[in-house]
Amino acid sequence: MIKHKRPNIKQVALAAGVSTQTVSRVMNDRPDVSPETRERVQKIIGDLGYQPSALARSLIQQRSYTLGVVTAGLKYIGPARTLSGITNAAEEFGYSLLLKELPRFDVTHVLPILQEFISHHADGVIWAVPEVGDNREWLNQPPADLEVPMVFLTMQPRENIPVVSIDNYQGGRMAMSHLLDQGYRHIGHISGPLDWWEARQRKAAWQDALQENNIEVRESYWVEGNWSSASGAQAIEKLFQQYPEMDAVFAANDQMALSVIQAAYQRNKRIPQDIGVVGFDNISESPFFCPALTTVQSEQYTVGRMAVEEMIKIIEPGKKQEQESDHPTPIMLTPTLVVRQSSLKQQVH
Amino acid sequence: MIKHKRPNIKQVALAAGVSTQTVSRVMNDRPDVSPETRERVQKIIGDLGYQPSALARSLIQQRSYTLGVVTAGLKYIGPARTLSGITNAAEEFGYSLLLKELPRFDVTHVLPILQEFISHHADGVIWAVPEVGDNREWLNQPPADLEVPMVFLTMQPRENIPVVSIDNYQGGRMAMSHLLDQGYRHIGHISGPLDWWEARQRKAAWQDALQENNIEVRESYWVEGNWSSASGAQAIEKLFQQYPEMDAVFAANDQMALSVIQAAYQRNKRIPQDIGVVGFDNISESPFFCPALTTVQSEQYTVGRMAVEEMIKIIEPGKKQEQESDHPTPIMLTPTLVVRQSSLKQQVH
DNA sequence: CTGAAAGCGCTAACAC
DNA sequence: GTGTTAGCGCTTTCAG
Repeated sequence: MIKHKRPNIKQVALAAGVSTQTVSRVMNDRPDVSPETRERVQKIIGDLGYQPSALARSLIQQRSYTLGVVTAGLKYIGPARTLSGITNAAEEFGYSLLLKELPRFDVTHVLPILQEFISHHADGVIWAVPEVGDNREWLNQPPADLEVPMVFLTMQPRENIPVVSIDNYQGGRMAMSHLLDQGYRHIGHISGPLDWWEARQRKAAWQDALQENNIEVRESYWVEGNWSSASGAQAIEKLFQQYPEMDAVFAANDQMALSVIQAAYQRNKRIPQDIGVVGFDNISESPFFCPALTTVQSEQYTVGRMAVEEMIKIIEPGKKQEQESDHPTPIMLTPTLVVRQSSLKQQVH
Repeated sequence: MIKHKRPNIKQVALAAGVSTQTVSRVMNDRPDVSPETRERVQKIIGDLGYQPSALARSLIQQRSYTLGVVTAGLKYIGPARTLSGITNAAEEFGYSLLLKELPRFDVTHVLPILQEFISHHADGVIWAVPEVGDNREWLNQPPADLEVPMVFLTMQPRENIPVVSIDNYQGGRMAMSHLLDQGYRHIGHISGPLDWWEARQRKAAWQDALQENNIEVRESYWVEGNWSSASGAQAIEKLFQQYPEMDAVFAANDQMALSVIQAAYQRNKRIPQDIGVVGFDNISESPFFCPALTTVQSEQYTVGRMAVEEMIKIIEPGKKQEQESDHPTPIMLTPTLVVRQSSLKQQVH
């Protein structure tokens, strides 16, 4: 038996002695086919291994069941976790995914990216790149010819734009409340790069928490990092010099917090007795740092999932209330504080 | 001015007063268009924001410039790094990517996955899921109707199958040579889950290295983990009990090595003096462990890139030697040993 | 219940 | 140089 190339609907129809429409009806489970015909056609379909062309179907239906996803920094675990949530939810809803990874986070030239998705007839686009620098600027003068529904992740909520994000400010407040509860009063901060919206939110939480507790905030009490452990190492050096009374550090992510632990160890400062440490993200290694790291768990996977759910609500009308799409409410997920050894001054004897 | 939906080629042709064919020629930079016509059409194209449909084009050309990518475990940094290499190389070569993430590593039911890609007319499929359990079994009875070129990552090389992988065995040998050079003689091993090909390779390297140095290998000298730090913690507990003379550990990845460091610290064993530690993967945190971790750097990003390059060689004939596609040579990338504090017994005074 | 015709948006092949 | 015709593989519409 000779194997041919992928059969098309015509060949199936020919083999079954019916018209292509009938094959189409069988493929789409339409009721108006007689049982005998249906069975005969189905057998042929099985024998030939017929698989309809999603392309041809998308073309005629003006509906591709495909979503475009724009991401950046996949070599970092955060974006990868989010993407994983997106793939899982998309699978669940029966959508295929077109993936594009930007070479940098602060790409402002978005037209070619959207055009690629549009040219593939994507039903929607999930913009999974966090707000950095002016990479949301283009939303003020959106290219008029872009008729694709979009959902944005991790950005300052705006009118009429569907946004899904972790509540970074709230997460930061949780970290700070915990440190203050534990009796720390001289809390330094290692921020992320401040052109990142998330970094600004986390820093604002640090600052507000101190001020609300009538603790002075000075410029020398914080240093800007760039998310990397290496930058954290430099930052903590500076902080130790600038802020000798410092008895705790809120680091804007776990990688930088790891450097704080290392630096404290090298200077024979005990954690949590001499220096309390709290991170952000809850990377999978943080329970195994020495000591284990207290951190704010951000559900990036869930952010990805919810982005897809929001998208489905928009592009599949008639499922839920349609009035919601008129007033898209930003979704801000509340993080969780995961308390471990690095901040437990109270319980240490 | 009213904004219409995405214009098609017919509308452009009408507006420019030419045939669709001419518009097509302009879009594809064909030479046989007069300069004036070209300019006029191009203006209309710009004004209308015309973007040709990749779908229609794929349908007629029988070529989609789209690759399918199958991955798994994106929440782990390894697969994410590989995917990043794939996205970057695909971008470079002008290919779009359809992404599918498997819910588990050991999925054996591959037909629906391939069919989805085929139905989207993918020009090729990159199988970026590592060999685990019998998830390569289906290659023995490949579904005959799957005419898609494929490239596989991270598996035992086989005849006539294009494979790109890190050389895990060689990496393991490098780790072991280094430990032996440093004078360690009682080297335990925490392996990955042994249904993983990579875990078996790394373990074999451990075993062979010891035997070639006339060091006895006992069952009690190694424990199986599951890649996670938690499993590493359990494993190292066991090893300390089973193998009291142990003076070094080769852990099959950095996460498990981290647990070794933590456990040593808790037992007041000094690293590297009492216990040498070497990991595998070189995750971004490992330079900041206490002490910094010696590890085998595996270029997963490069694996992803090369997979795309191999695929292009296969589906774009006439670029290089075609005879290569007849005898696809497995590509095994040599890892690098990154020496840090955790294994430097010699240099410690 | 089933089939014929038309067309989604594009390009290959051929005419002029 | 440019236009016409045909068709990629499918579904919608309408006829029977």
